[in-house]
Amino acid sequence: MRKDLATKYDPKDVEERIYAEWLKNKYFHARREEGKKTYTIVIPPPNITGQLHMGHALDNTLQDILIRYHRMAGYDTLWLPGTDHASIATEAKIVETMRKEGVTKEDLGRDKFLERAWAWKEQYGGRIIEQLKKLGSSCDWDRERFTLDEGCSRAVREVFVNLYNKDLIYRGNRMVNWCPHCNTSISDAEVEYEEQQGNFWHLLYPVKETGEYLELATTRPETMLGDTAVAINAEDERYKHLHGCHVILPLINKEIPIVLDEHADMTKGTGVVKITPAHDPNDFEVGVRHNLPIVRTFTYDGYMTGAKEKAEADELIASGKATQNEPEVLDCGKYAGMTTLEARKAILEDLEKGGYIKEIEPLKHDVGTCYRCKTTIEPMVSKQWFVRMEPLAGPAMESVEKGEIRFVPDRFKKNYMSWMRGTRDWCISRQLWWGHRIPAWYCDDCGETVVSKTDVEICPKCGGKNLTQDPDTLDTWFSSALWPFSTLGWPDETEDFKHYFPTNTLVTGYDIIGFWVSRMIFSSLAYTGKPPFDTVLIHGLVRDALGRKMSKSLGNGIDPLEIVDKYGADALRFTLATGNSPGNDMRFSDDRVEASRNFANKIWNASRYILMNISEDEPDPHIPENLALEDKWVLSLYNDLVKEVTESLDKYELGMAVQKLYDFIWDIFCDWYIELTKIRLNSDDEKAKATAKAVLVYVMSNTLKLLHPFMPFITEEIWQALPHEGDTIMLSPWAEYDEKLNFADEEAKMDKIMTAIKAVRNRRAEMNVAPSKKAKVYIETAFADTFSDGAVFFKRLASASEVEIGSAFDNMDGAVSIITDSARIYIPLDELVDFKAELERLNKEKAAVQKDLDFVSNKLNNKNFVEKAPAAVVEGQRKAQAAYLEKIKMLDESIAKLENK
RNA sequence: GGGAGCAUAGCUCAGCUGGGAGAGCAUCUGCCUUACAAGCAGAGGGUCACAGGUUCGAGCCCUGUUGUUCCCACCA
Repeated sequence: MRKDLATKYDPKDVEERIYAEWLKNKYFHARREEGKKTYTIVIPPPNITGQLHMGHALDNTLQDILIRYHRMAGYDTLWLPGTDHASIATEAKIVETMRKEGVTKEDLGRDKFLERAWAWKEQYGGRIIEQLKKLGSSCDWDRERFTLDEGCSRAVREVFVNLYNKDLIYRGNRMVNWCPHCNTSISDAEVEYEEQQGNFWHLLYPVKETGEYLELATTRPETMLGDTAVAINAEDERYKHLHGCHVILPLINKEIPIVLDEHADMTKGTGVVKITPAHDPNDFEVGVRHNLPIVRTFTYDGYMTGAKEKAEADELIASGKATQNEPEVLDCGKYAGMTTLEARKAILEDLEKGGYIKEIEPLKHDVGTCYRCKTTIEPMVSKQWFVRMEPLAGPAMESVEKGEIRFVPDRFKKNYMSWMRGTRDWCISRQLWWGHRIPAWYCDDCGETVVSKTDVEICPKCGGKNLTQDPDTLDTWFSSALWPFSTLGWPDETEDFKHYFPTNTLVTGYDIIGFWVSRMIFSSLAYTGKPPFDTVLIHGLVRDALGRKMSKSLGNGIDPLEIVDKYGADALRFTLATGNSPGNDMRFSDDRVEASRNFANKIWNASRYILMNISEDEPDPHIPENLALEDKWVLSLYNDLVKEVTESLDKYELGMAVQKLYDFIWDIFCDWYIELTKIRLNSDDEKAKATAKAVLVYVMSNTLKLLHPFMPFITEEIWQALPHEGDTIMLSPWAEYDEKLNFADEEAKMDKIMTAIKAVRNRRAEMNVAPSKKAKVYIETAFADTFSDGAVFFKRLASASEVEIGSAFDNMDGAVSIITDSARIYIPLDELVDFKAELERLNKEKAAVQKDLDFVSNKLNNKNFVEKAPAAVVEGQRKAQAAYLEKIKMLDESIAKLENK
């Protein structure tokens, strides 16, 4: 069924209707078609708390382009969508709204809180999905998943138990990054470092044995109460006499040892370093090496510990349930209950009073902050669950090294490798409620830890029934890491899993390689034995027009939906796909979207031209008989386009592909071909008319297919209006390169004609001749056949009233002469010609050509060039040389004539 | 401290394995030419950051320098 197009393209009028139609017909649904190659993408699941931002828009546009291309190219194609529960972000948001109501998590209790969280998910989780649809995303919505749904939960437990049984997951007191604001541990990856202006406080600790003062420097004096040693380097001559001595910790007068440890760097500061195992990662290591007590002085929410915390810890230790490296807790006395910042001030004041401060040195240093809330993180010893990374990282690196998984662009492989190499054990427990609860139970009677896929009610060791499940939940990324296979049904061998796994392309930003990509890779290899995908397509960040990162705090974020509303989804998608190469950041500005919108409009108008010229019974797209010169030319270029666009898409050069489409549609099809068809369409030659129409329809319809992945809506709308086979462009077969459509001769002919037409236009423009002023054109050429084929074009495109072709014209002394490498063209515009200026111009032109000629001739006279350069290149230069020579010859003749006047 | 990216027209950026530099926007000139003024036809504008090197030939490959952005790292 065909329909008419409105005079103006209004995306609003089209997009919603078409998307609904696609959904209704389930075109996005993957059907597990036997005998077809599969192509699968799993979406990077957006957070349920999130609103669609430009990053999502870019990420999903790229995915949709790849998906739509493969679907048309005959693959059994699945794009699996879903959302992420985003434990820490969501919980923070809910806690925040509760805080406004004056309710705390504890008030509510775990169950009620989770009810609220699920309600939140129901309310807002769908929002971002709806927003993705506005972009035209062709996801299989029937397969939509959620990282906290039942299937994902099963996968999580399966993996957790499996890893635990292999001793790849363990629980222990280790140094973790603690966010006092979010009140949870976070992984190394979630810490962002920012440079801050701080101080280097030089403190003096008295040595018990000698009475001297040992000078040491610290950036965090508030940790001193937790010092359990002072370290010096064994090689350090300055302190040899202190080996085996002790210092007295000021303020609390505690005796602590001086230990010899390589961590003490002789070249830094005074070479003496205080050791606080509970609150510094390095010091923790030193503490382990020297078996030092671990003394915690901060509570987990960022205050100095007091009697209460000490009593709790003492009790735990006394009960015998404490595990290895269980920290002691100090009652900080007068400092108890202060925030760490207040404590720093108070402690410094007291140190000052006691004369323990030697010097305060300003220092810039990096401070770790929470990636979520930007609070300064506290390194803290605490009991957490960890994934042992080393055995998992090996195969994950190997797989990429072997090329099973390819990064596009390639350079991100390095990024990935260095991440994998350097990674330490992954802290996966979070002190949050919203998330996958850790499947571990502790027996209150015998202290046994039971890790199980199913809930545990009886202790397998002592038969006791007093079991408590670990209150913590898992890092969001733990479930995200399983996403490519948990969403397909794993651990079950479902049909989908067998059919669509491993997936093919993962599309994501470079900022997330460590968080997510690496974890999916090692997880997939460890549990399914296969890499999760074969290609990782990395894109950059979308920045604002000034190159700044878009952020809420800056308020410079551009809402993709506003852009869609203003310019249409196709324009937005086109903008995001164009002028950008993989992995590079891009700037976003309305100007660029406007240009894209104009392009959509151009296509629309071109289509209207075709539609107003064809009738209801115009046959379906085909290549007709009796092709004219210009038909062969445009078909030949179209054929090249098919090849280039397809190749670019296969190489993930999406920007390149779309640029070629733009150039072809605008510069070739619209500016030239459509104009040329007007000659025949305005004629009475019915046969010629039919041919022109058929070629217009054929090229347009097929070019729309090539463009469809990029601009799905407008292409569908126009394709439906044109003669077509099938129900939707999105399932129509991808255009294919056709050897028979190579018309090299016609391309060469058209090239001569177009060059001449452009030269005439140029000359007329220079002389300010209005297009309405027509003039006869005499073409003096050795290529009479070519130019007689193109003679009519001159009338249409070069303001020619008549065209005469010959090998030589006399009496052209008063005419303007225009010279190309294949013709001399005379236009009798005598009254407009200034012969002196004309002579000057010709000489100038000759000089320019002479320069080109010299350049080429020098090259060809160079024996090395002729011998070493590829034959095709040399041949090309020879042709150029001949053309320059010919042009100079003609210029000389014209100059001679003028001079003889 | 290590690593990576970027540096090309006034602006934003392309430029695939090395064969005399391109687009969009902006500027200037002329056009309402029966698809399109969100358009058409034309024009101007670049020692491709700098210095060396390899090559018959370098925006592209190598070395160094400068500027800039980012990532990683336990510099007390």
